[in-house]
Amino acid sequence: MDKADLTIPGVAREAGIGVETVRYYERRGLIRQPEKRSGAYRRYGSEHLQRIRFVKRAQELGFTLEEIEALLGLQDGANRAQVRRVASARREQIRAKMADLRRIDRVLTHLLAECEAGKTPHCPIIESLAATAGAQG
Amino acid sequence: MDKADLTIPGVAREAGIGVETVRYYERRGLIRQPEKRSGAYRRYGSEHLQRIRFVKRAQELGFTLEEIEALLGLQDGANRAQVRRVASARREQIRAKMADLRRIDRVLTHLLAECEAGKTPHCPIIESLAATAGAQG
DNA sequence: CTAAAGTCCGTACCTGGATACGGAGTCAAG
DNA sequence: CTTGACTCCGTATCCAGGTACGGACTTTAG
Repeated sequence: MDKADLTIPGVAREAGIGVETVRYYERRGLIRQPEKRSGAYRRYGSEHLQRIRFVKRAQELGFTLEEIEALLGLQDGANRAQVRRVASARREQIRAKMADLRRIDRVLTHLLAECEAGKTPHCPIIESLAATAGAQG
Repeated sequence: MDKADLTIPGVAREAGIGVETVRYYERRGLIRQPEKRSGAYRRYGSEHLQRIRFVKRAQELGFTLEEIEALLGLQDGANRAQVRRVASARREQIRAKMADLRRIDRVLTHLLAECEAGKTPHCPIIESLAATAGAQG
């Protein structure tokens, strides 16, 4: 692990994100501005790389950058209850979204099956979208 | 059904969307500009209302406005196969998203349970995000 | 006829997470 | 010491689907 002293394209490549994204995270306060050791250019150490990877992994778990900012502030691990609150709130969002998608999936699947069966004079998918409320039920 | 001849706030209210949204749909070509019967103001008939409701219902099924534009063009029902293509493509997107969310839910649930069990010295959620690839296996 | 209320249109702004641009400044090689 | 590549920063743009603004115009009530 001698990854210290990376330039911005270096740390971006190692982290698997874009140069502009690194700068964006700095602006958002997700990562600290690195000291500019050899003059006017940023020099990143492995701690910066770790931090960017933290952000990336958290994103993969569906956390927003705002939540990630909070999680980064809880990194010391002193407040596990608070970490759990953030995580379980996120999980609730995810479950709500899933329930939404499941409902949609069921409807689409039903309509597609009906349409393919071809037993109706008109396309059931279109019919369902064009449905005139009131004349139907 | 005497809903013909609505003003823009009228049709917006009937459809359950905002006035600005009606205008937005017009700009996007989702609904036709209504004739301006009594002068310079828009006058909507029930066909407009139907069309806006079509858009709304399609949105509730997860279709994008672009897809809805396509579906509106298929409203005659003459090309059911094409309607099915649009619908099943959308369903695939929805399923992919669901699979994604399920994975995330599983991970979060696992981490939350571990964290609550309190058997680890450090918070497993934070640990998992801060994980140094390479030292972990 | 006048005043108030309603509607017109173009354009700007919003969310979230980047991504692109472009002129100025800087660094490394020769 | 120059050249060319690199990086700086602020700002603009993108995606989708709206939402808001504001000055001008139109309609309606009295």
